Amino acid sequence: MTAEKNTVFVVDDDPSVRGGLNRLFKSVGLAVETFASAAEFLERGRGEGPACLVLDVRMPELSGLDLQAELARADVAIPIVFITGHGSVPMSVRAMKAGAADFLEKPVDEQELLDAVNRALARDRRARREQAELADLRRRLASLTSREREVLSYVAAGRLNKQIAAELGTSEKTVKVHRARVMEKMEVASVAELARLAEKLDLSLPEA
Amino acid sequence: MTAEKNTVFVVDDDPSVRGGLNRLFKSVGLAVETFASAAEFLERGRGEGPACLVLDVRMPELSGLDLQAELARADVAIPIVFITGHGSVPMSVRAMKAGAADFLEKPVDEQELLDAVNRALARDRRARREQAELADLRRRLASLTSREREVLSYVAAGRLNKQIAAELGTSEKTVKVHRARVMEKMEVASVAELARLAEKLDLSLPEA
DNA sequence: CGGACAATTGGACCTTGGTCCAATACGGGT
DNA sequence: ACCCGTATTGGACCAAGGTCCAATTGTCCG
Repeated sequence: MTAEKNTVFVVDDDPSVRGGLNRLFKSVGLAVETFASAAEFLERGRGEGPACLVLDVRMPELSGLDLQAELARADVAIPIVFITGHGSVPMSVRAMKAGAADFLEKPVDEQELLDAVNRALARDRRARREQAELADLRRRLASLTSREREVLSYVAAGRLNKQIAAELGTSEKTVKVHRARVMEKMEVASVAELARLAEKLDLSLPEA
Repeated sequence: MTAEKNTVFVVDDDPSVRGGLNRLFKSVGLAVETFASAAEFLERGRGEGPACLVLDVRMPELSGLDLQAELARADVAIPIVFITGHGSVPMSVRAMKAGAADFLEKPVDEQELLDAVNRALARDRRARREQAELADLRRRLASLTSREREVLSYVAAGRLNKQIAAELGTSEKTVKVHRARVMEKMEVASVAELARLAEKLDLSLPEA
């Protein structure tokens, strides 16, 4: 259905490497964009569709690991496949612990790299699906008034209208109105669904 | 509160290494158990409380990575801190991708190892808490009759008693009885809670 | 100021859910 | 044959949720 093109972003300071990788990925039908430095990638950023990053560890200025940290700070969750000519165990462990999709050593076997990239793209597609779903939930949540959000939390916690009214210092009548609006705006037909959404949204539910 | 002792399992074929690690961990108040081979650890297995595994990669017979795979197959989820004298990048990447907590090279810095072990233990404590909670939920679920489980799935899906009765080919009256028993056995007071439990239990909810 | 939106409440009415008491039916195991 | 657990249903009744109509108050904005 969603035939969005998968993109590979290549960041390497060596022009010949960029050229080689560009050809390799294009040869299997992937869209490619190359960057000569981490800074350059940070400026242009990532596009729209599913993507992954093929990143040289050793580069002047910002290293690959620095870029990884930078992206994490900026909440840019793009899977990273590292490639390095002079890698070390601690370096690879650090990268993997920081969430890297893979970490390969030069000379890189072409098939191995393609496999790694495809796994990374698959990971990104899944992550994007989940993110899109969450964004949609948050959009609905944002459409609620603060009072409605309050009522939502009580309903998701399993409270009765009567109890909610008491805790909000209002009437059961009012609670019913808010509650109906919450169900409508959140686009759910049952309390069970609402509870599941609240769970996904990490809503803190009232204790007492 | 739960002052369970944290245990470090050490698996290394070198007796002097076992002795050294034993002393190191004991010196910081950790319980230690040592094993000369992967097979030996597999036999005695892990104990009760929170624990982690400190594992040499290179060993005769089953290697550390083999043991990791073996444990994964057996669903034994114990965090592993690898130690190796002749590590390589691909080896560490493979271990990390398989879920290793850390991967250190000899000679190992004592503080670094202790830090890694403590992180691994913390990970295990969290995992154990979650597992215990899940086991409790599964216990409650197991106490339901098959009919009750069926009704549970419909209720968690947000269906009305009337609809459930129709889909089960029974009367609304009967559904109410099952439903009440479900709420009692699952120890919940509201549909919202029930829906959350069903979510955690990964119950497949009826579509139509 | 007039208007839009949010919060609030009342009344009437219907649908659902939950509880109590009581009862029938079927399959297993003692 | 008898008891137990499971599934089933009925009637009565009350509590809770949902809906329709209508209305008031306060605030923020053009």
